[in-house]
Amino acid sequence: MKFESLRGFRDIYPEDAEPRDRMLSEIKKVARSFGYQIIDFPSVEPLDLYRIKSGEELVSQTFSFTDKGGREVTLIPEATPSVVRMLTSKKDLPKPVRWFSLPKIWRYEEPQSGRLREHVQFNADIFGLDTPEADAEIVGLACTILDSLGLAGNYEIRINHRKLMDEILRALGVVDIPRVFGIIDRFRKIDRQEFMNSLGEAGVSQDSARIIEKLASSRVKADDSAGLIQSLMEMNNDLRESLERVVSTIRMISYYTSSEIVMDFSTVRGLSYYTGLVFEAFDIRGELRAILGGGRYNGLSSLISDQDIPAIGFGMGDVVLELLLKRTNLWHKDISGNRYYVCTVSDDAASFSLKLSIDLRKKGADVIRDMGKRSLSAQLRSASVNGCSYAIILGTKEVSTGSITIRNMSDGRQEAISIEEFLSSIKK
RNA sequence: GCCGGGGUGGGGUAGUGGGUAUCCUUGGGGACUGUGGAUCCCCGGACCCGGGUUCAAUUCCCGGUCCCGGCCCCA
Repeated sequence: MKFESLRGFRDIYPEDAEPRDRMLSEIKKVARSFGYQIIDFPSVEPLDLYRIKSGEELVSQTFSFTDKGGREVTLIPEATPSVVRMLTSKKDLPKPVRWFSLPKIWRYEEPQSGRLREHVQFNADIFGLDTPEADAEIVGLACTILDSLGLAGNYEIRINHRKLMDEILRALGVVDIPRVFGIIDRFRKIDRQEFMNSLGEAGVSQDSARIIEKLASSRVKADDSAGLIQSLMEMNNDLRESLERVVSTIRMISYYTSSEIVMDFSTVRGLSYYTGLVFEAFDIRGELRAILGGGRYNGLSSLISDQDIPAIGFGMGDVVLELLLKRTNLWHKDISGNRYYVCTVSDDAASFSLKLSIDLRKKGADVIRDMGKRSLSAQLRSASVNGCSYAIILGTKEVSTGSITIRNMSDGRQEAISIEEFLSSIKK
């Protein structure tokens, strides 16, 4: 009988698991440098938690089942509801709260490029602040993480504002705003004519449709945002407050990164619960799906509790990030310079090699001890493929003199030194 | 859930309605009784699964499954 991993699930071998672990460590390090604290929560939750927030569409794409007590439960398809529950059930948390997490999440969908049925998703949120500063910090955190992974200049941030969009559409006389959001969301996937037709079918006038089309196809860089205010204000003076907030947010974000920040009216992040700033990061070549996405979701906490706490956050999956890092040649193992391979070439050196290995590890070194009784050639071959910088050779000669023979694996030079001298030379 | 393209050792491949299934690479061991990444030798390892057609299927047909890509969706 042959077993394979389930569709959409991965076995991750050291050649990928090591770089991945390094990537996740770097992400955590950056989050902590912003004062965000790590949290964790269950991988299985009541299915209703997602019904409330996202409806049956999401529920149909969960790994869900009925447990032995007859409860409908699911492997979590996202982190936010669990995080918001943790936030609202502890009422004495000093605000603002800055949290991050690295849960595995699951979605029952057809796997495709950059999307699997199980992945790790980094989440960061800031609760209790509804300001441009908080908006900018969350986007700034996202940018700083990507930059510290070496991706500066390889991605762009697309920003929009749901409230601003809402006001613009209202000013244009749009009645069915959610429907038009849906059409705008598909702007990049459909051709111009189909876009205009859809707007027409949604009851949008021709003049308004032309303006929406123009907005959706414009990309405004951070530096040009003043001009943007000007032109949109001419359209409707009521937009001033929202516009100024977006522009000041973008200005602050540009302090965090040199990567491109653009105002992009076609970024609306589906039809979900976002209420303010929304943003996504894409690779600059446009080959991959979104690297990360997020936004402000002020209404959510009051849906699942009696509290109303403003919130903004984002999620970033490991799958697209790995693809991008590989394409950018940034998917490497950490080369540690303190790795020893202990070779034993005679039976009487066995206990010597065991004791030396233990002592070395206590000094903080990584030590692989060869335990097969095989030729020294074979042992050195193992030392080489395991990436050890030094091999230590122990045999009758070394046992009788209380010394070791140490071989530098990169240049082949070797010397014999006393065991005491060697151990004291190892830095802890 | 839907659509398209694929599936031969761990990786990359050749090939065939019939015989011990090709080559490269990787892996293990040895030549080297105490010296790796070179060379040579030896060894291990595969026709995705099920059904059908046939005297005979890895090969042809059907279904499934998995992989790759796309749709839907992206919470």
